Amino acid sequence: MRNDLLTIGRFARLCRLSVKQLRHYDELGLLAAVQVDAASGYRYYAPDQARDALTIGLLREMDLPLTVIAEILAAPPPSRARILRAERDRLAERVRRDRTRMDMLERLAEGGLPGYEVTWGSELPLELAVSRTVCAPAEIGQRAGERVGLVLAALQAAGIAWEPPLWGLYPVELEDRAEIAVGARVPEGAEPPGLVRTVLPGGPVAETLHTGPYAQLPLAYNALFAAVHERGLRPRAPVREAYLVGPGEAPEEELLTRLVIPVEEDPA
Amino acid sequence: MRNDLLTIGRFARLCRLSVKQLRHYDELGLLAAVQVDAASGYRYYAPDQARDALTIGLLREMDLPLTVIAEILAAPPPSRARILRAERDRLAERVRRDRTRMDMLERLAEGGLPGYEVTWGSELPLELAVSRTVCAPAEIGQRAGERVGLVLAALQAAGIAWEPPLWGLYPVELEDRAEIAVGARVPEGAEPPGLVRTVLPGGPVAETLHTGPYAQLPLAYNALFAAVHERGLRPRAPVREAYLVGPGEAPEEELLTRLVIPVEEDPA
DNA sequence: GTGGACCCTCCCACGATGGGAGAGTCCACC
DNA sequence: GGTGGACTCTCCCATCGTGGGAGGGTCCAC
Repeated sequence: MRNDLLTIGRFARLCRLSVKQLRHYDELGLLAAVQVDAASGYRYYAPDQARDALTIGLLREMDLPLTVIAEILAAPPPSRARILRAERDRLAERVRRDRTRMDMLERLAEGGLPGYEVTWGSELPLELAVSRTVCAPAEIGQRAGERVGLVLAALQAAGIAWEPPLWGLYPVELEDRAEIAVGARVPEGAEPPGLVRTVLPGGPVAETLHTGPYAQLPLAYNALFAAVHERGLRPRAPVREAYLVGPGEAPEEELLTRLVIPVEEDPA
Repeated sequence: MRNDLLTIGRFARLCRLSVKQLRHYDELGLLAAVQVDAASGYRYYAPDQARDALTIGLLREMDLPLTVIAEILAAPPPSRARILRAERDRLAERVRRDRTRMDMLERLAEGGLPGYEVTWGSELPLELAVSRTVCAPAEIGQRAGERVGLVLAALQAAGIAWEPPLWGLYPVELEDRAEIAVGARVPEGAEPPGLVRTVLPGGPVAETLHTGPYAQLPLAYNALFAAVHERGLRPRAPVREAYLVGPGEAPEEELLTRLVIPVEEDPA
């Protein structure tokens, strides 16, 4: 046995890792002990393994998964940068989401959990020319934004005088795939290319107004659905959003959206 | 049995939660089914439970732990804001840490994992007047900052002409508690109040220069320790940091710090 | 009455780490 | 050459929130 080898405890203190961690990394093959005593099972580490061990500790502090760290250690230095940058982007994404969450928490703390005034009314049937698509629930926001651009382009290209606001239609119950639609009221007979006509039935609705970024719409929906269910009513798809003040017309904090949920008496 | 009750699957779709989640919340008592059939074990939910269910979903999207959500639901509205704000602060802290991590990843991607030039030399003994403290490893950064202010105040109050740079002394192996010290060279005979004299022995050292925020010092240490262990050397506490260009003298990105690790031949 | 959708409980999995039990090993000191 | 104490081993379990799946029971509309 080499006489410069280190026991696991000594090596752990050197590299600022716990013994448990080192054993775990050994099992994973991420940082295998350079020698294992067949009789006692004792692990021994070589001093030059400290470089990898320290690197693991460093990357773990940056919250990289062990599998990714393994990739990095195994990859040739040129492709390491690529992986590291991908991880940085992953973190950037998390920061973005966390900021949204913080804003929503702030708003909840300010306005309390209700915070929205829900009103009840009756809507006339609404005929729209819409662009439809099907997507995963997580990407509804992004896809709806794309549809808006698409609809505006189609209306403008066809020279159709549409009647604001733009409307968005969304499912009530989110399955694996959600069908969404964006459109507007157009004059009778107008046939914007790529858009299809759809008629939303009239009837009783619950509605509320949301002021602020679209990322905070869940707050409004929370209040709206809660109010609907509290009265023993059932929401009827699709839910409608009217973009009264949209991006480009005002800063994010002043976006104004009207949320309309058709309801029906509980048939039970 | 009330005839307006909902089965778990129906209720789940309504509230955009999974059946598994609802069962889990029922077990936890976070959202107990309003009625459970004694014979079949079937859970039934009342429509007005949708409010809490929706709220749980909303708060979960903001990554609040279920225990905290339980607190919020149980707390009277006035104290809800307090909890929500505390959670927001927790998120803010995570964002802060993630940003630091992103910067470190960026630097690693740019410079590669080595990225630091380690030089070998020999230091003369160094006598400092320092302020010591003991703290948890996690708060070393903060505590060291406090010490710096304390040391500068003590030196100025006593009118002592000290010789820059300021030095920081840190343990090599982090236990539960770490003893740290901050100080400077002072003229012989000078006795700054609150500071104690300490002599750092001379001998062989490894050192490197770090440019940038102190939060990125781990990168430099990683390179430095790796180089030391690779040569079969052992670091000797305390590690020394010389703050050549400190905060107040330059923007964060231009802070210059010299890291010095005394080493000794591996006695094994 | 029957098929199909629904529901039940129980167990396991993820990711990384820590805690602890119970047993074995190493080494410095006497 | 003992011996005590520090060290190490392997297991198992816990965290946290969710999902998957097995194996079996229930509900209801046709």
